[in-house]
Amino acid sequence: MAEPTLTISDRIQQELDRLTRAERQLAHSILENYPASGLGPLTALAKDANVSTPTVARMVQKLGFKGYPEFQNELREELKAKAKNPIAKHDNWTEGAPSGHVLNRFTDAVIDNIRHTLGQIEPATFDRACAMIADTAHPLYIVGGRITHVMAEYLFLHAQIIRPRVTHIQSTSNAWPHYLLDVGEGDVFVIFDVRRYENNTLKLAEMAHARGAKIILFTDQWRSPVHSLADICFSSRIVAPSAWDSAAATLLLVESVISAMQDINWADTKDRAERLEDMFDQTRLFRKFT
Amino acid sequence: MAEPTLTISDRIQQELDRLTRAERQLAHSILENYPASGLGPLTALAKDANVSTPTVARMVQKLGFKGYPEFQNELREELKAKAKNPIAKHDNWTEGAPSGHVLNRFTDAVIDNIRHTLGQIEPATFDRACAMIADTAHPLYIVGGRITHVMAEYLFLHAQIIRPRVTHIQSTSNAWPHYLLDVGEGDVFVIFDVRRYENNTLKLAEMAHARGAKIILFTDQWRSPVHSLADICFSSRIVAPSAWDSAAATLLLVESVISAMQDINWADTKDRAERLEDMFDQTRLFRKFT
DNA sequence: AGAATAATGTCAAATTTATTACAACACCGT
DNA sequence: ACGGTGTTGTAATAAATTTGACATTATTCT
Repeated sequence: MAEPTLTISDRIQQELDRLTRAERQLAHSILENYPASGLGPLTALAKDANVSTPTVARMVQKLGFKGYPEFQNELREELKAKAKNPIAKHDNWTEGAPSGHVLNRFTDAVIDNIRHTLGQIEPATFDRACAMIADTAHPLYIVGGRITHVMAEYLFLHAQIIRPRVTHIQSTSNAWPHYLLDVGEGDVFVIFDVRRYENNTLKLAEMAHARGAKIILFTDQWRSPVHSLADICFSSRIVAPSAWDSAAATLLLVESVISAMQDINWADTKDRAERLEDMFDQTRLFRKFT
Repeated sequence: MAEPTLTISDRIQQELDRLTRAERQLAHSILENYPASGLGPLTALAKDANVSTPTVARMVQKLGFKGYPEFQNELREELKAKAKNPIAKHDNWTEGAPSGHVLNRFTDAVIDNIRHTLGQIEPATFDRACAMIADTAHPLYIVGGRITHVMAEYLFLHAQIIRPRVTHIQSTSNAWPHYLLDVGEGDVFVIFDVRRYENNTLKLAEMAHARGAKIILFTDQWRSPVHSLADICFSSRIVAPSAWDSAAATLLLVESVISAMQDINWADTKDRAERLEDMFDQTRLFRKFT
């Protein structure tokens, strides 16, 4: 490596394992907005990280500094050095890797996808879609295909907590026709269909449409044939430097929908989430958080 | 956006004429390496600029601050803000939506998560992990929990195409102990465990570890307890403006791994993918792409 | 040139900030 | 369950930094 001087950020990450609980908490707080937070008074940093002041003092000593002032000094030196370097910009996402490294190439592509995807969305349309998905007056069906069923499931897992009457259907399963028996006017379908578009998904969409269901489609930039049946269609960019596509932009959309849904149904959600917590506590599936 | 918030640097330059000789001297010293020098103790700054300490105190008051600490505070805020805007300030991701709209808030958070996550990864470690995952000499097990099983499945679906001997285990299923029967020295486990950490996942990891398996862990910034057993640990940031977490950064990592894997096993992958295509064609699941 | 005014520095007081010592607590192994 | 080890927070102490008062020096105007 070029630099003989490890940056403080590096050193913290390197020591992360050797640090204790409170110290790690502090370390994260420092890295959170680095280096600004480390340049304030020790007291403020401690409060910010919810640890006591001696914890801060101890940790900087553990990192090899004589005291907090010396630690700050080095932070400032780093900052000076960085300001001097004209090239040290954010060309690379992960430092120390050639810009041609998979991580950098992939991240570039994903950020680009996100930008394009978001740029094409009308906020009003998005809001309308969220309202439809959150509307408990109608049952909600979530449909995914061979790969996209993981997105569907992700949405399903969260939607299930937020509202009742949610069903996850896999168009690749041969059981899906059964689900359609109960579908009626005004039911809402969220359908994921990304290339390669699946015949089953299209068939399913057609049948749902014929029964008067509303369709919200998540697809890619080339748009699945389902889009002609859909009331609302979101197309995400999925290009990646890989033989496969990236679902990152789609996931971002899905998560935003979840967040919006939750805001709409907050009263209910809170209650349902709490009840769920209780049930999980009883099954002892999860560790107690300390 | 909101205010034409003048940076301190701007304000100093603006006031430069109204300043006295010693103050100007000081001002230049501050701008010399901005903002580092302003973040040190007043005494040091004064000595650096060859002025007395009260000169510094007086000037910051002239600039409209109550005192030196307040001045420093604003410098730090500036720094924070700067760090947040890595990509030329992309104020709004989706046009026409208020910057407080879910989509914008969420996207900001996700981009931020990605940046933090990538910043913590050593390229060498990443490469090592990919090599392990791609190594067909050992079977590969992929494990996920209640929510994270969708990430596991996503990886599984692609890994399955790229290499043989891949198994997807859900730690929440009660069938997982059966899978461990065949596990032996050197087998590779990819484990997803994000808060809330699951006891079953930990148990599973312990048993796999005891049998000499290598563990690659995908977790969050607070790190699942599994990390003490893991050979390699990736922690992604998952904070989101929502009651739930964001898996976007994790997905990005997973997709990068898939891409890297594919590069390593390209000869094999190509062949397998083609055979898979054939099989899909025969089942007529997909539409022909035109 | 000399007085008046502004600017600057010295020094000490006051405040804030960092450090140390110690006690309470949690965790681990027996 | 119990004692030991290690971790964390509280409180007191020590150090530093900042600020204000005042004396000195420079600058300006008549």
